[in-house]
Amino acid sequence: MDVMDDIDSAIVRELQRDARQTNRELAHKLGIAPSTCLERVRALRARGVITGYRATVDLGALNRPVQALLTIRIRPMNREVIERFKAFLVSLPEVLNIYVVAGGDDFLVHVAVPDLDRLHTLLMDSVFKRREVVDCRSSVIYQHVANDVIGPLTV
Amino acid sequence: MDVMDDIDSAIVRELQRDARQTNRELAHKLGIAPSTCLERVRALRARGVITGYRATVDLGALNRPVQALLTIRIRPMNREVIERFKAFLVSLPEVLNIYVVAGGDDFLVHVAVPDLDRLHTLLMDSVFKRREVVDCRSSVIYQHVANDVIGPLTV
DNA sequence: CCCACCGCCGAATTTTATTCGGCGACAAGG
DNA sequence: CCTTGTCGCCGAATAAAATTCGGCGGTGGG
Repeated sequence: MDVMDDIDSAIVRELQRDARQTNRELAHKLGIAPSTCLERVRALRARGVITGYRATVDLGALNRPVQALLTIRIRPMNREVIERFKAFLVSLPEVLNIYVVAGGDDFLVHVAVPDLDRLHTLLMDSVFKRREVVDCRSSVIYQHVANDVIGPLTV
Repeated sequence: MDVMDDIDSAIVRELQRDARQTNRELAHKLGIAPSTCLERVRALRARGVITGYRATVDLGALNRPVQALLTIRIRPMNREVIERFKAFLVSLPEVLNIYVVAGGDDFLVHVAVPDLDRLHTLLMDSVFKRREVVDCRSSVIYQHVANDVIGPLTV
């Protein structure tokens, strides 16, 4: 029912690589009939294994070539403050990823901006204006490598 | 030629939201003909604005519910060592994202594992075994929010 | 004012997705 | 050992979508 066999794993791998390849191609690669393949893909979607299909974009082409990581500590550390601050971060168009982490730092925020000026402006006019922010360090990202195809772990 | 008008922006936005909606739907939303829409999408792909189409998966369903961030410093800091270590990270199936950052920390690595034991094993048996690693801190991720739809910045 | 160019359109064609009836493997029960 | 029910898979038929392409109209240059 909800166990992943080899074919399911291969489907997930292939669709992570290219979500727009035709069902025929995919079925052919796996050596199964297109109708069977379609059924499998739908089941994976329905089961929640596949959560969506997204186009990936070049940040440079969207005029946002500069990326940075913001390490932020907030106080007080209670649910309400955290949720409110998280909602604030989501509302910022510069934000790509928000990591809520254990340890000394509370938030790690991945942002993309047109240039360093805009990064500075973002910090000064948006982040530091929040009263709950007690500390924020920013690090420019030289390179970002995303592993888009999440494979199985050797068990 | 390579300027993004409003229609291009809308296409990019929509395909980030759902890369598998039909060209007809997309064209209808934008109020243009399907053939025109197809042409636009192909141009965006050819120009490199859209870099690919990926299925997103539920990490829990793939038996990797625990995520962490590894903050790693390596020495010596020269191109060769950095590239070699980066290649090593890419080869690890647990790795989701690699950020090469400025500042005190050199690498920030986003990983997903089945449980905390596997995180410990990963650190002990893979990361710490590398001679270039002089320091590594790990933080468990309580929540990860990804902004998959990158919008334009208000200019 | 005329002409050339470019993007857009929509009908025609090709390709693809989707449905569905049936087949064969497997398992449980007689 | 045979019967019977279930389940996943298959492939042909149908429906929908992608893709092509000839032509139209708007725009800018001459």
